[in-house]
Amino acid sequence: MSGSQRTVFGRPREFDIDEALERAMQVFWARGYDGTSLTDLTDAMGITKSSMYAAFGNKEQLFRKAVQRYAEGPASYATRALREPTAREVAEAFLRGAVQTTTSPNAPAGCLSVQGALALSEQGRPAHDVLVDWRIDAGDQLEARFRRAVEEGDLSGDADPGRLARFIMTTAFGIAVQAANGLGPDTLDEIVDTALLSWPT
Amino acid sequence: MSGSQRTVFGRPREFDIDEALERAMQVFWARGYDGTSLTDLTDAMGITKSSMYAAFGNKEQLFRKAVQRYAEGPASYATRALREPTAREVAEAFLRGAVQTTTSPNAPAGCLSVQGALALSEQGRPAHDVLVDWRIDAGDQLEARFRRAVEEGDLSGDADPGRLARFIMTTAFGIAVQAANGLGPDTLDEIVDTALLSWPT
DNA sequence: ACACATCTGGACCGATCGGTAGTAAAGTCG
DNA sequence: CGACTTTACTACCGATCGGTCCAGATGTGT
Repeated sequence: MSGSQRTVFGRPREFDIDEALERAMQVFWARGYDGTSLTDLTDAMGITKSSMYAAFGNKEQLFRKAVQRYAEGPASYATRALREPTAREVAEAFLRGAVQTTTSPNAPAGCLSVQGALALSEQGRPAHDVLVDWRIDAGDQLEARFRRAVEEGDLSGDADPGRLARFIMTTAFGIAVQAANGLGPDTLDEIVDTALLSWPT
Repeated sequence: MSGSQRTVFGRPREFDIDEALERAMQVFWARGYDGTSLTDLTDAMGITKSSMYAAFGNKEQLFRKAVQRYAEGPASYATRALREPTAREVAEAFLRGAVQTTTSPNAPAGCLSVQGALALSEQGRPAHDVLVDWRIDAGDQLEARFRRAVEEGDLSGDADPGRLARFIMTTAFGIAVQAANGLGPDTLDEIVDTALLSWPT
């Protein structure tokens, strides 16, 4: 699914487009959209501006691709969690995954979805909108999964799937901020434990 | 404590320094430190760059003063919550206050402390550090208050004040992100209800 | 060998960044 | 009325912003 597109004509690309995107993702993750300059990006990617523009379009499109890569990589715990057998396990897997990803020693602390573009600056509005949509979509998917849990009976009929989903999402966002504050995985896992105490039995 | 310093000599200032700071705070709140340019600021404040520099120093110092004003104004619910009689009431007042401030119709959605400078950009590092310190300090104060609650007996002896404080802070940060996502006060108050279900009895 | 298509590197673009200098204006003092 | 102090406004600073252009390099197909 990644670098399968072959270049037949013309001078071949001299850099690994996948690794370059990985580097760009890390920079956006750490510094946010507004805080990242083209120079930051090309330095990290090890290519020049022209190569970046030829390969990715522009800063905004590069950001979109970085977000997509983030969703399929570091944030893939989210979709994986949805496949857990019960709602309770979904919720726990979701939060544990958030802790793990936001505190990984090999990546920036925190969550790209949160610190990428929370604020609403002038030129960062498209990036902002991308992340808002994604965050909302993640909540919707969680809600749908919990609705299914009610149908399947592993959540009681008087449980509110939307409310539970929003609570889990809120906790995950809070974890992301705390991770950016420097809290470690053990402390954050305690927070997950506490949050799950309120889970309906 | 605010505009009590009187100018005796020289040309009097033609703008209200308090209101100018209020405007600057709102801009930083909405756009974050990196996303706010001097032009954004001076436009909102209705003054020129020179006046801004004469009155506030530079962008970074203006940000610090804006944060201070935010802490004493919109975020004053935090210190007010600490004065509630019981730990449970402290927690609830803290979270309800967060909901109210992050969803106020007269102010940007979300929390300046969170979207002001979550990411770690190059030139935004001082702003970032200011907010990290503040967020950590708020948690520490909450923890100290809960420790007192254990001493006073309104929290059981086996309750962990630090853990509870971190959980409440995490929920508050999550609420801030959700507010920036567009969730309203009613929805967020439901989240507070859910979070407080886990409160030790 | 040749045309062709693509990529690379660096010079360069206008606009904007945060910040400063110099001068005119507007007050309070004697 | 000056002398003095502070502010306001305009013009301007070098640096950097995101983005473009173009000549040269490097591959493919014939």
